[in-house]
Amino acid sequence: MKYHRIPDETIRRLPVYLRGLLFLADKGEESISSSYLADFIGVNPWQIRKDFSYFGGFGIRGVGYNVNKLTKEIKTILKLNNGLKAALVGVGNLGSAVLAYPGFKIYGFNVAFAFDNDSKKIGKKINNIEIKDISKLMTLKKRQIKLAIIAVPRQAAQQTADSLVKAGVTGILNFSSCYITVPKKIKVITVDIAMEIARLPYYMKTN
Amino acid sequence: MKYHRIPDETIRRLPVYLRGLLFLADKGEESISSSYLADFIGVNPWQIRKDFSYFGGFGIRGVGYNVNKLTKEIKTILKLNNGLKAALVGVGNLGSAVLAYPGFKIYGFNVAFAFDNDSKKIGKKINNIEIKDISKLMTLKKRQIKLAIIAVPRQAAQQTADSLVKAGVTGILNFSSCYITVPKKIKVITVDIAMEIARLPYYMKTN
DNA sequence: AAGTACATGTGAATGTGAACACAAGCGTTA
DNA sequence: TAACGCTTGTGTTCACATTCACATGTACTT
Repeated sequence: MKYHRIPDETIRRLPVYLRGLLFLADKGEESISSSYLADFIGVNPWQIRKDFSYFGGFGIRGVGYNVNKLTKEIKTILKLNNGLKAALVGVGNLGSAVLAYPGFKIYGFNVAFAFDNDSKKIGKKINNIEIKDISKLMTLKKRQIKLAIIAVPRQAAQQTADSLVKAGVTGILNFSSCYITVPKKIKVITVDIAMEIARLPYYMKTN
Repeated sequence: MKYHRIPDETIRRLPVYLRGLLFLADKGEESISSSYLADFIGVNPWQIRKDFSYFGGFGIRGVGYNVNKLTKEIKTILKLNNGLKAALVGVGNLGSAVLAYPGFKIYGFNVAFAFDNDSKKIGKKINNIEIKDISKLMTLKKRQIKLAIIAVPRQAAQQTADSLVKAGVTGILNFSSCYITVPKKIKVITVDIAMEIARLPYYMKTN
């Protein structure tokens, strides 16, 4: 292995690999080939091998990959090892779904705090998480929470992001349907669940 | 303009442009430059101009783009003009949020049907949509519904997709956390809301 | 111990998209 | 009508990502 910059696309795929590996482990698989994993998650085998080669390669030639070892390696690369806690801001329809969603756990995440500005919601519990007033956002600093999920209405998203940055958050998953500006050090990933559907018709046969 | 294959990345960005344009129109803007739009949505101006140039260009040199005209052009390209109806399968936490989510409307979508296999939910209404038994999925064929949203548990996703394809659906937005196999003619876009968060820690400064 | 089958790892080739720089064209002003 | 400022449209260059082909290495069989 030589020195290589890791392509962003490789990083984007690692969680996909991880997800597949966790499900395969659950099915009882212990050792797999790149082709087997590729079929399972819908990519090409050489893509998988190339991606792993940037990190030196995790398999054994002629044999394959050990599922548990590979899982650990990917978790280490993605820094998912130390039970990360995340805060949710905005407990509307989507926010509530996020709070109740079991899917974050497999990646080692724990949505442990929730905030909203609606006094009717404050104090209530969803999934055993108490909803706190959004004015208490700064408490995240003390608690060393670096990760936040934004699920507020579009108009409030930028302001929420600003507050989160002030509170020391350095990674934001933004479910609001708008672009938000943050300092360069902060990483934002925006997912607009409605927007994804907008490019489906383009690809659909009209017949 | 010469003949060009339209890059997939361009198609992926068109909804982003559209979203920005709709919000700018709402703010009262009538004419904009590529730089102005670019700043608003967080991309580069030349990216926008290049993307539009694949379709022949929609602006006037020295002047800019007419917001309404541009909006219409993009909607036409994406085939979002004729009030598309979509069906939702799986009315759990995420599915309920999808049903109640107002964000689909701006792209011309209408989530008009909902299905679930839980007898407790069947017959209930969310957002004025009655939840029907999943065994009635074939009614989509009569109603000419071509678009579906899957929000069922991972284990049921493939089976649901198979049923939808049988019912004549040709475009699927998959919120389940797994890869699904469909005939080549069918277009699937998968969004795993939990997976997106998994690559955040990699980009976050550890300090 | 040699041969075979199999699967990984990787340099090189190919393909695709982003970035750039500037020509082309519009509108306004003198 | 000429000159100037502004903004689009696009050919070209550059950077990045995918795909390929095969050398490298392992395990198993005879």
